[in-house]
Amino acid sequence: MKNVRPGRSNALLKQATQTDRAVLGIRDMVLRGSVRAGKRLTELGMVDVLGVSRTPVRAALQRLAAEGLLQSAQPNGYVVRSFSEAEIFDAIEIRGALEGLAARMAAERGVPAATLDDLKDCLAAMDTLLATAAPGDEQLSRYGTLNARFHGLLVEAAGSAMVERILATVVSLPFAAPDAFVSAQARIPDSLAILRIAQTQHYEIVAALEARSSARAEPLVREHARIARRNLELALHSADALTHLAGGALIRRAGHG
Amino acid sequence: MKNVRPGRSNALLKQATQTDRAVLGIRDMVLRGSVRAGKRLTELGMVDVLGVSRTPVRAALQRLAAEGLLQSAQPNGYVVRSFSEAEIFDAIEIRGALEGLAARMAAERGVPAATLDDLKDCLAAMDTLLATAAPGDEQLSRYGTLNARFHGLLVEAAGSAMVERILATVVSLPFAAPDAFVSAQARIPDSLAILRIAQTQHYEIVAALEARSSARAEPLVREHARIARRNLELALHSADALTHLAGGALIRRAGHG
DNA sequence: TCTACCGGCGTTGTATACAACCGCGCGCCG
DNA sequence: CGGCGCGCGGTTGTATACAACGCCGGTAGA
Repeated sequence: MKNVRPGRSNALLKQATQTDRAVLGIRDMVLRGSVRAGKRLTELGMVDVLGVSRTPVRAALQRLAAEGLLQSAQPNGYVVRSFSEAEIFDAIEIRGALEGLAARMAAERGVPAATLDDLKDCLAAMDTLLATAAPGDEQLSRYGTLNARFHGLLVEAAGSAMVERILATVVSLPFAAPDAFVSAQARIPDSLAILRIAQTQHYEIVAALEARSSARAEPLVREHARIARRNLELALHSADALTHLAGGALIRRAGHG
Repeated sequence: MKNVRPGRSNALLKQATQTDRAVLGIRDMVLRGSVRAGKRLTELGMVDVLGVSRTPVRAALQRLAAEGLLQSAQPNGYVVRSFSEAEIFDAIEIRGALEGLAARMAAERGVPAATLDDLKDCLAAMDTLLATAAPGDEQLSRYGTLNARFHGLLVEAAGSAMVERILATVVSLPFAAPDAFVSAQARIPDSLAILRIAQTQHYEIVAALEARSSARAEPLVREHARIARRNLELALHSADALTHLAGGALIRRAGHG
């Protein structure tokens, strides 16, 4: 079963190395729930599943462990990580703290007019989507993208590579990303009302940035992150929503060990 | 030049793998300044220097890049990262934000009496060291250890593995750790006065935790982190202090490209 | 003389062989 | 019948061979 693609040749997917494929493959397996939380992942096992050799598998496991999806087990090896409700709350709170810091920095340093325009464009586009009475999956997905873009712009506006880097490691966790729950939103009651509240906060945040009011921007952004908390609580009450949430199988409900 | 230790045998240093040695070796080289910031590190080059094969070198480079000491270069390969003054300020601010979050969580959830006792023990031990009129390197080093322990206890008191994890990635950067500047403190003017201010803040923080006053604990801890900012500014004015600072050669002064 | 091609070298990606460790079950001996 | 030891399968750590780029310089042709 020699692999078709030794070396680095054959640009099937441009620049996609075996390591990238292994990372994507394992991450997908974990996030889709085809391997359960707590399950031990061995290098050779992944070799069989992915069809690449141990070397890229090894690199992928290391990267995913650094990302937080996997946890290195006692003597050696990795297990699929699980997340308690409290841990996800904490991750969201951490994101809020860091995005809040970014907002404060941005307000203090002043946001370029071009960036403000971009932010406002985002808001307008989201408004359009929210005007629909009952948005479908398609529209929610587009809203999620716009929301991610809004948060990206916000962080970028801080002008700090450090903040971006740390935030990237936080957001790489499932559930911690700003748009983590949007995909499950269609299965959550009152989802539209929640999104409208979030959008109101978006406007306030942009206004605070424009006014260079760091004292207002920071707590606004922190509080805004807690919308995700509410979404998580609602999603946890709906098995349907959980299955449609990326990595939902990784959530360790209270009482399930 | 076959390596003496193939496989995993021969517990010269217990449990120390070649990969660990490579990580330590490269990190030391970078932090001691024997490779300059911006220099490209090739796998084979490290093989020659470290005397281990490419496999552990590769793993080490990946780990150090995740840690933030190295930066992956455009097509492939790694370069030694450099840090501007502003970036270090940001890193300290980030630590402050996260430690502040930890303090808030700890205050809200309540700190166990045992942990409070540990914190107070730390304070007492630091008081003893600060009572000396002119502490030497030895005493400053012990102070740094105690200070690190204090901050560790604080974070632990939050009871959040997430916060601990993210903070660990921030602190893994040189300069960002709570005790990063203590080693250079002896070469900084007014160092003792600064440490006494820091110690005052330590007391206030513990008092806020004991009173479960999250609203006081968080900003106190944030402000406390900014002591490190002041230390950095002072260290940057002293070439002597810089050379005694781990990773000082990585600091990109304004105007030095 | 300038340009274009070709080949070698340096570098990384990948596969794989081998060594050491760990846990476990089986068999031997008391 | 019970305990101990030994070997074996499973797993990771390490070294290394080979393939595929990319770049640079040299050479040949116009």
